[in-house]
Amino acid sequence: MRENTREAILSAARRTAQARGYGGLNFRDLAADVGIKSASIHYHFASKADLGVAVVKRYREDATIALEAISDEMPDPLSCLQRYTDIFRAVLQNDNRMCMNNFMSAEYSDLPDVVKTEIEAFIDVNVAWIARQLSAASIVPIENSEKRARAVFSAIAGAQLLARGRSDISFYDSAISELRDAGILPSGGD
Amino acid sequence: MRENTREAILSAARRTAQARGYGGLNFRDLAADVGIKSASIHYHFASKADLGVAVVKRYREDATIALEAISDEMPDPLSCLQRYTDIFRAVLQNDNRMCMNNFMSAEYSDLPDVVKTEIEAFIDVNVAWIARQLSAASIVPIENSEKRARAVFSAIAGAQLLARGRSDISFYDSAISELRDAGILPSGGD
DNA sequence: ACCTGAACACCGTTCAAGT
DNA sequence: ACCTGAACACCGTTCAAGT
Repeated sequence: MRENTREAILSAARRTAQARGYGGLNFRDLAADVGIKSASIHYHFASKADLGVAVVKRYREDATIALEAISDEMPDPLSCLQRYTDIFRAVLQNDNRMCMNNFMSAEYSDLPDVVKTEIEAFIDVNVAWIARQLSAASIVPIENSEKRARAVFSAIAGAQLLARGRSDISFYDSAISELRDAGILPSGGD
Repeated sequence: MRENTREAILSAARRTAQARGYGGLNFRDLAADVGIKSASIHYHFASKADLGVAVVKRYREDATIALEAISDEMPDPLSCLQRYTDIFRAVLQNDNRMCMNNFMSAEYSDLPDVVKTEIEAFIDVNVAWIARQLSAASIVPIENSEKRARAVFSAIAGAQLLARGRSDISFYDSAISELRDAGILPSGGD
């Protein structure tokens, strides 16, 4: 027995979802990755929607843990934000992948409602964490931090999306450095 | 005879591509929209890739003309940029649609090469136009205007993408207003 | 010149059947 | 408990056939 087939499906699906989105997920390739037949996936996930929910939910949980780990380890919120943009960069470098949210926000109208809900929760986690760093760094008063965090998150997401659309990571670097120059992202940190 | 079947296909395809992307385009629905059979589309466009190229090419041409019209009519570059963000907002209001580039940058790895090339040309048109407004407004010295324009374009795109992912246009408004507060977008204009 | 039905290999899904 | 083959309606595509 290979540990846990369900987990193997989940992790293969997650990897695909960050490379080609929800629409890019297909049961036959996924099954081949895991070493079972397409029909067998339905034993673990009744429908593609169920698989999608599980993938995004796990993605959100992992992100939540990872972000908490960063802000726990690093006392300096400016360093935390620096690390944050580095993560988006690393994903691009990993075979031109993206944050799953960039795919799913684009695929919004084709997404099952349950998947939409999970994606919104993922966005909330990110925006809340960014808002905390921004107010901790006294960049923005706390009552404006949520609003600013939304702009920061979407600007980073947009930079990642466009860099992918050009297949050019320097587009990302350049956009992020401009955001810092403009002061929408702090330029401190290590 | 209904004017021009090829044009009817193109415009139906464009509308769909702004709602569901390249992957969301399908010959049977498209044919039904136009009032012919699926196989007949291949007479006008040999393959889906050919259709995709034609759609993006037309989209880029239309955008080029529209942007020139704006900067020709409006002497004030700040007003031009205000109009620019208004266009992205209007697209969102039109049934939660998006700039075609937001879909296609996400779908990048599934796009035929010829479509990728067209999308890159579309991005170039937008970035160049934004750069011109930024330097005309003396917001950025001309040698930095291209770099800044890339950041502006991707930030607007990201705001549109996230607003769609939340199905919440106020997300867009809020992000754009933060970009203005931060000075990455000018706050002047009418 | 323009359109069509029928066929192909591909998708998600279902289900009866295996172990 | 977990997996499978076969079938279904759906996709883009091809092609011989219509007008």
